[in-house]
Amino acid sequence: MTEIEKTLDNKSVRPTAMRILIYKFMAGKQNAVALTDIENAFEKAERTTLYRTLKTFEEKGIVHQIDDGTNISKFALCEPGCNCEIDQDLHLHFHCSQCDKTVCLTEHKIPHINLPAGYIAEDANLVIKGICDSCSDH
Amino acid sequence: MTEIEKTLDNKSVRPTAMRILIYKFMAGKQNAVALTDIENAFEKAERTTLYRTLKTFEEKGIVHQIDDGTNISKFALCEPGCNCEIDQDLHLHFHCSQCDKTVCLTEHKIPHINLPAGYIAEDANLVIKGICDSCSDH
DNA sequence: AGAGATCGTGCAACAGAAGTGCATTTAATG
DNA sequence: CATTAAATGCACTTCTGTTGCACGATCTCT
Ligand SMILES: [Mn+2]
Ligand SMILES: [Mn+2]
Ligand SMILES: [Zn+2]
Ligand SMILES: [Zn+2]
Repeated sequence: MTEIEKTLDNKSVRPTAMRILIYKFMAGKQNAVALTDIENAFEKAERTTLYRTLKTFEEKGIVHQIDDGTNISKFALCEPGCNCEIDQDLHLHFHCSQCDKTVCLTEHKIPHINLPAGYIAEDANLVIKGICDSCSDH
Repeated sequence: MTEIEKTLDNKSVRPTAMRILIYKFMAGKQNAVALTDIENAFEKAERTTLYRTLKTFEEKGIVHQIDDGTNISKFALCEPGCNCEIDQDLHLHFHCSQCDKTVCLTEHKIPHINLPAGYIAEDANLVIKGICDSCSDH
């Protein structure tokens, strides 16, 4: 049993061939991926399968969905120990307007925000747009 | 010349009948609206016209686009004196998971975020999800 | 190992939002 | 009024997300 198989198994997700492939693909990327990205990465990939795989992964806390403002859902693997299902890992995300890549900044948590009376916060999403470190010649 | 006509004129937008209607509609709402919301509000409304009107409004700084995480673009009138075109009015937005409405919290600015080396921030989007004041029985 | 249940995958089709091209109408300007 | 530019309406396309259903694979339990 490989590491990936163990990881999926731990999260009660049956490690099928396709799921392992998708997991590997995402693990090899530094940035968040869209459904279409995965679709294009594999010649023989069924959009529906990918869609449902990502949904399963998300429900089981293997990936988290990211809304980077492009109106296209992105996904990224959760860090080990991430508890984003229960909103305990609200890190921010960065979307580069040049290379169009979205990355997790897992070390940067979303600061606590005081809301007006009557408002109850349950989740938060903070996306910074700009130029990423790869695109800025630093 | 009405107030609305003056407002549009000040922003170099010709105050046509449709534009005035759309402006009035948005001004009467407390929450941000989607293209479809406007479409449904008027029996005789052409989606394309609304689409391009909102785009014009946005370019001229009359409305700002909001990404609330639903993957449906919302729009809200800019406050008087708002300079969101040049990213000077980065207030946060609240999306209610119960009534599905998105509102501007114009008094609550997005806090400054320190980014890793190489990252250059140009824009920011902070959306809090939860229960709004109307839906919570406060 | 075999029967039955459950889960995953593939195919087709649909819904909704966003966007474009072009013809026509409307408004501004002299 | 004639000319020109801007706004609108209509048709059509693309893309993402989503669901239904049938088939195949896998697990369980005897
Ligand atoms: Mn992330
Ligand atoms: Mn706003
Ligand atoms: Zn970049
Ligand atoms: Zn509400």
